[in-house]
Amino acid sequence: MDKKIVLIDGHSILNRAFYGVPDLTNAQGLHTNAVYGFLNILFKFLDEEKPDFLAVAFDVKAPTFRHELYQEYKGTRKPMPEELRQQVPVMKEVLAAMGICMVECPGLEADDILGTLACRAQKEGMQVSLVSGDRDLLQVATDQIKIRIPKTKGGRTEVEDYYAADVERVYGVDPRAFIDMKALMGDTADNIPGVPKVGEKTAGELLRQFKTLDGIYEHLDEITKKAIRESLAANKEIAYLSRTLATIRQDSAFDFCWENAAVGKFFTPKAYEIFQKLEFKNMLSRFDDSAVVKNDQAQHFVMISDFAEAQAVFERAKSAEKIGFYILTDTTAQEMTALALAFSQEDVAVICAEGFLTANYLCGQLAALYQEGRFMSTFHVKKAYEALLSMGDRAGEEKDCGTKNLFDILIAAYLLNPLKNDYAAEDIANEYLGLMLQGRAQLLGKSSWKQAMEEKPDAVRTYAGWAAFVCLQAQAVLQGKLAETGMLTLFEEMEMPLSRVLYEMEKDGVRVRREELKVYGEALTERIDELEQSIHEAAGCVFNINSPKQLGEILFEKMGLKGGKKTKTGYSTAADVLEKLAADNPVVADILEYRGLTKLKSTYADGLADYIGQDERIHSSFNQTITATGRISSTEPNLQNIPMRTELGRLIRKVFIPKDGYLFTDADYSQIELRVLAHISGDAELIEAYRSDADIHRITASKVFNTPFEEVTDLQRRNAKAVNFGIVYGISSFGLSQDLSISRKEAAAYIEQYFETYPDVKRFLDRQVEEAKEKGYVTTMFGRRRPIPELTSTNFMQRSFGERVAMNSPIQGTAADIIKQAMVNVYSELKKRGLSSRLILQIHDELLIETRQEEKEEVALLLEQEMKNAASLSVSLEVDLHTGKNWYDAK
DNA sequence: GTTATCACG
DNA sequence: ACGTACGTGATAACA
Repeated sequence: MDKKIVLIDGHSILNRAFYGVPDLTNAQGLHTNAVYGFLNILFKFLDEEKPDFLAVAFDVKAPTFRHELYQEYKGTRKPMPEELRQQVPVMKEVLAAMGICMVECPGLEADDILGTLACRAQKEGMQVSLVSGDRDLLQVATDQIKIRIPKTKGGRTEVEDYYAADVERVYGVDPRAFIDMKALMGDTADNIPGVPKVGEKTAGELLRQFKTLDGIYEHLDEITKKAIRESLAANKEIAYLSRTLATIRQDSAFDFCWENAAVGKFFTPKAYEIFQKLEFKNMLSRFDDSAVVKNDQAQHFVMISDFAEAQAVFERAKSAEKIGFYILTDTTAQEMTALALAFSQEDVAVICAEGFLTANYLCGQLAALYQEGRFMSTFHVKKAYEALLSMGDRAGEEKDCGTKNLFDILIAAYLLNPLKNDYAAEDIANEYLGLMLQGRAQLLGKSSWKQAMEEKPDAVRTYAGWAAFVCLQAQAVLQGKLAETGMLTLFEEMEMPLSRVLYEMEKDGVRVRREELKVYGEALTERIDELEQSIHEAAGCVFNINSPKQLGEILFEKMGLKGGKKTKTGYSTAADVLEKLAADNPVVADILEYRGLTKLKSTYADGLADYIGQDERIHSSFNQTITATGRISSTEPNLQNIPMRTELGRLIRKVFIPKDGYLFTDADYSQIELRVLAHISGDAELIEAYRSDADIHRITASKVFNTPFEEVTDLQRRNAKAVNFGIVYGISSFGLSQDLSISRKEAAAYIEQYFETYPDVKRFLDRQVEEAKEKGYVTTMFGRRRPIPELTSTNFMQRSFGERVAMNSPIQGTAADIIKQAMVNVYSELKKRGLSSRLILQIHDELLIETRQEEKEEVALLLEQEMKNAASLSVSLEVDLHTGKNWYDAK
């Protein structure tokens, strides 16, 4: 079996990775996307080829890099962006740590190194894979040397492979002629002049006819096209110079020892450390235990499964100034399996629930500490309330300890950077304590907590111990950061109390009529079957209507409807495309109806049914640390997107009902985002418009279109409404034109008119963008921050996105703040008054209360008051409130 | 696991 | 010249 070698064009691949992978930074603000992308490509080839040798070639002096987009148009070289430049040494550090051979040689370009190494390896009888993003290398291809060009296509990397034969097949010339091709064509990016008037096509034809550059000049008089012949004759010297320049040397002289390139152990402890620092979490699973750096402080953890010892721990807790705790919950039984407590750097105990040490006992002890008023810090407090409140203290019972002595490091970390996808305890340790801990994903691999607990209980308990340690140690750091960033009040007064409200909402859930939901679903099925029949008939064949791919082919190919390719994978069959075709094609109307009905069936009728519990209620999760703007989100199931806009969909709301003896009170803010905009922009006209208490869209239409209020047409009002929305989203003429199906020019005119009407709104939006560029973030009225890293992007699209975000986030975020404040106030007021009514849902600008019949009037008053007074703005906050026997009636 | 679509604010 | 509205989550199809 031949030996295999993989050779990598270092800068070329790094460059590809940089432009192909979205911007990534680690906790220290170091850009890591190019290194990440490089490693992904590297691993892909290693996994695929399992080579015996591996080497990466670099130019000694990094050339100025070609921006791919510009290369074709202008052939200019752009200087390497700073974000990429800083990653070059990091890349080399990573490769060194992995023991990967790097080759660089003063005076030699990476191309020449690669060409020479490939040639030498071939002589040794090896199979060579040369990985580069640069097609110049194709001239090196032979039967043993394969050029592999990775391409990022829609997030995935695909590889084009070229042996000599493939080069010939694709380009019509053999690899050697590739050099001549380039000599003729020239390459401005590489400063190869080439022969004037000869482009890709001509060069290809000439070489097919005469094989080589020499051949062309030997038969110059046989060339028919006069202009070409003369240009060739006049530029012979330049042509040969170009050929020299274009030739990749395969005989360079530099020392190279195969042994250095032999593949060894990549996943070393040193590499592990760097990967952790760079936060390449999904790559950490490639390391085995021998590389994982063991943290020797773990010996401080006391593992306890003895009752007396546990008692001693809880005794010590009473004199601790601050307690860090972490609850390990069994995912299946939803019961505590271990409790970790940290009192100081040296005093960390992990208590396992087994034998006499029941979960119940541990919860009770923990609850006692909470009720004593100990200051306690944990990770994900919402999950901890079950235990913390196990001695009572449900709303209306006993005394309320509130959240003033609780600190959730998860919520704190979220406020400090709401853009992350997850906030594992070990990430918080890394970011705020500079501690490198073995991660949860590392520990668990693919297994569940339960499995892991059986297989390696010590490791799992050690994780819990570390987590408690982090809760304790990170608390002060996070609190300091919150104070520094002006978010401590937001954290203490809004987010921590809200965590308790959300816990209660989840625990209470919402009642759903199981049978009615089933009947609703069955009614849908009937109509769906009818539609399916008629669609298949009209199409003339049976296909899966739910498959956009099949549907697109049927509609646009088989039936020949016009409608361009919109997505990278094929035709778009999105509703807005189909709607344009529906008028002329009855089938398309049927498809749209089919789509709507199957959506209702699968997501709502069937989907919700799976979540109805023994208690007849659905207990959704309300997530506090997900959104970039400060909104909460709802999952499993999502109760924030129950249909509303169409009557048929809206009917689903009839299955949401209160428990016996109760009814629903529903209240939603009227245009809270626009009112927020009026307030924070301070625009006198907009504020005045709201004070007049008339239809805001109509007023805007009247002003923008210069029409008396009474004479505003429906169309004008609709347009004005769209502009109002657009403003909140971070207006662009393109977006508005799409929404209103008008020209971009018209849309731009509307926007201009709007800004003339409300000049301070424009000033406000401009200021947000400007400040965001300066500071890197925007803030809400309550001080919540959203960082906007996209604003520094060199990519126009990303930067524009950042600008829209800078305009939208303060508005959406402030509205989110206000309703959160309202929730906290409503909750505590209900509790204070000893009412049995409960807040059970939040839908961004709407609150739903399951109201005891006797409390109907009081709750209505209370809810309206608390919502209106949640914030004091220069315009009033208006609330629409309804009651009903189900959610449909209450809206 | 990613993509397209569509439900909500 | 680039190619878009802001914020979410669930489902089915497909690789």
